[in-house]
Amino acid sequence: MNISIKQMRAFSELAREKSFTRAADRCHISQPALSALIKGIEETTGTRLFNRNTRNVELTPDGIFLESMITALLGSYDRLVTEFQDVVQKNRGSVTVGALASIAGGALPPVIDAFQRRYPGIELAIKDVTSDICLELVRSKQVDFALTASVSLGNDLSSAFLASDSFHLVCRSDHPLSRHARLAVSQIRDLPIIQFARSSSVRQHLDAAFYPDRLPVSIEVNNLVTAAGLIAHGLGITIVPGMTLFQFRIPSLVAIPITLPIHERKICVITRRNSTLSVSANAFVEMLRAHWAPESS
Amino acid sequence: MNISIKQMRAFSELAREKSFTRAADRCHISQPALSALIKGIEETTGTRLFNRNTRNVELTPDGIFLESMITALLGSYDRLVTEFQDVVQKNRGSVTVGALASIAGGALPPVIDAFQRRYPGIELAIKDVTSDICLELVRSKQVDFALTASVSLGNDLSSAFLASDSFHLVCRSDHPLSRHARLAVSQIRDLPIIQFARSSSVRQHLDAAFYPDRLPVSIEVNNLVTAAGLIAHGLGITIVPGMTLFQFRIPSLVAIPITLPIHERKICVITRRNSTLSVSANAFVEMLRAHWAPESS
DNA sequence: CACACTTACGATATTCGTAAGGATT
DNA sequence: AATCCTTACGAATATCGTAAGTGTG
Repeated sequence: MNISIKQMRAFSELAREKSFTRAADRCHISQPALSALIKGIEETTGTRLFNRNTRNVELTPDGIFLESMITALLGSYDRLVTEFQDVVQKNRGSVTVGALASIAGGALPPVIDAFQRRYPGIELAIKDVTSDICLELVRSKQVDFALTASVSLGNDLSSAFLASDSFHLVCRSDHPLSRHARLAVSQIRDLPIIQFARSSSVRQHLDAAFYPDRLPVSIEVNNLVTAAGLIAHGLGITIVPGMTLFQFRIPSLVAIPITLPIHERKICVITRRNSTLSVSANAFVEMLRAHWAPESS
Repeated sequence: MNISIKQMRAFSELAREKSFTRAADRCHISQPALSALIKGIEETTGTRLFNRNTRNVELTPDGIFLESMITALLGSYDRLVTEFQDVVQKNRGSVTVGALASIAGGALPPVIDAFQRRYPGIELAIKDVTSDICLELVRSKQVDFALTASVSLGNDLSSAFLASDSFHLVCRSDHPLSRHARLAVSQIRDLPIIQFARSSSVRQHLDAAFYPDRLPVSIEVNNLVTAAGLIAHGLGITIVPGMTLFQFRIPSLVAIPITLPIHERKICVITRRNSTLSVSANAFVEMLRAHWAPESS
């Protein structure tokens, strides 16, 4: 026994309208076509479902039984279709993003704000964790994708470039270099700077960017905010990627972009290889691109 | 957006098997046909649902979302089909019958017994009520059909003959007539008998059967069992339809069929005109015919 | 006689399977 | 090189709408 959705729709409309003509109109088919659909159900089930003559159409007892079930099923079907349509049209859904804390706290909030305004029905979750955990979250499907600085990754993952994150010198506004609008490598290569722990993502990219040179170290700290405090008290300067500058938003400090020929920090979208983003997640990435691409060109 | 049952089945099997070839086998279609079904869903939804290459097939995030809903819907669909098949095959269902008490208590129980053995899944309810209430129950669809003696009924109902119910004389075994195997009208026309209230179905048919004669009355009672008690104590005889004889099953009593040229009581199935019995109810009527037709020929 | 459902039939659309093509491991 | 999915294409099937037929009130 096999009943199609179309047959069920025809059955349901006929049960409601008690008229082949009106039911056919509601189904947007000709009246004989509807007649054939009903006949089809009656033949596959082997049961008469409507008592009908020229003047009257009504369900048989068995038809009544079937009608209750078909009505429920069509309800479920319509709900399925509309819910999935909502997902496709981005009226509903959820996105979970893994991101380095330096990204999650700085460049991401404006995008999140725009995304939530544009797609208020999509739930958003941000997991602000370290780079290696980001990768693990992607692998285990706990996040749709991750935002990290480019790192080496196994071939089960793939990365797509999103934006360049250029280095900036941070100093107090009374520092001699503060009057420059832009700095070259030669101007800062020999300045002792406040450095970060070797395990930190910023330090690793900084070392790579200036390689084979090694920047002189004045003080080594763990957190960016600590460096900000030291600088504000006139105890040094530092060099950090632009996306971390939100941690240095103190009136007495200035940030000056540094021109580097290569080796800028690259922010990437990390996904599983041979995988596809959900429409919701894809919308988020597209919005990231729209926000960040102009700034980093 | 429109997804057919067949497409959903294909989707579900592919999600389970993660192989177009195996899923096609399970759907009993060729592998390219299944490919087309999947392509069809992806095109109508506008979303890629499976990431696939030569070596691997797996759901996309959106596909996973759809899969959960489709699995549930197919479950409902299969349940609908099997449940209705059960009804058609008489493994499930319910029958509610209205019947005169004289029928419900006498001739019906053996049929009920056979019916419940033959169709143990079908629930059975008997409403033993008077004739006029029987008709009302049919009209209001509270019963599938009714079993009554033939009565005049409006043209919203129709009746179908089931069995004849011949009259019997009931007397004590020491009564002079008890030695006869069969009686003619002439032998009993003048005997005073225990009669029943004019409102009772038995009395009405009795009067009709002997019309234009009027049987002499010895005592008038309301219930058959009362008559039985009177007769057992040697206080008279009575004439009743055969189907009520179960109320006279007392060792000292005998029942002797009376030959009447016409006007036997006719037991009928009463249904709504232009209506159809459910498969369950129809099975019950068929069983009634099988049990009663031989006896009344 | 009028109205409503059914049947008949030709046209259109869809679906299917076979065979060839393409891609990945 | 083998395996698996996709594309191409002709055939079978299903569906649809128009028009004629049938029956009931």
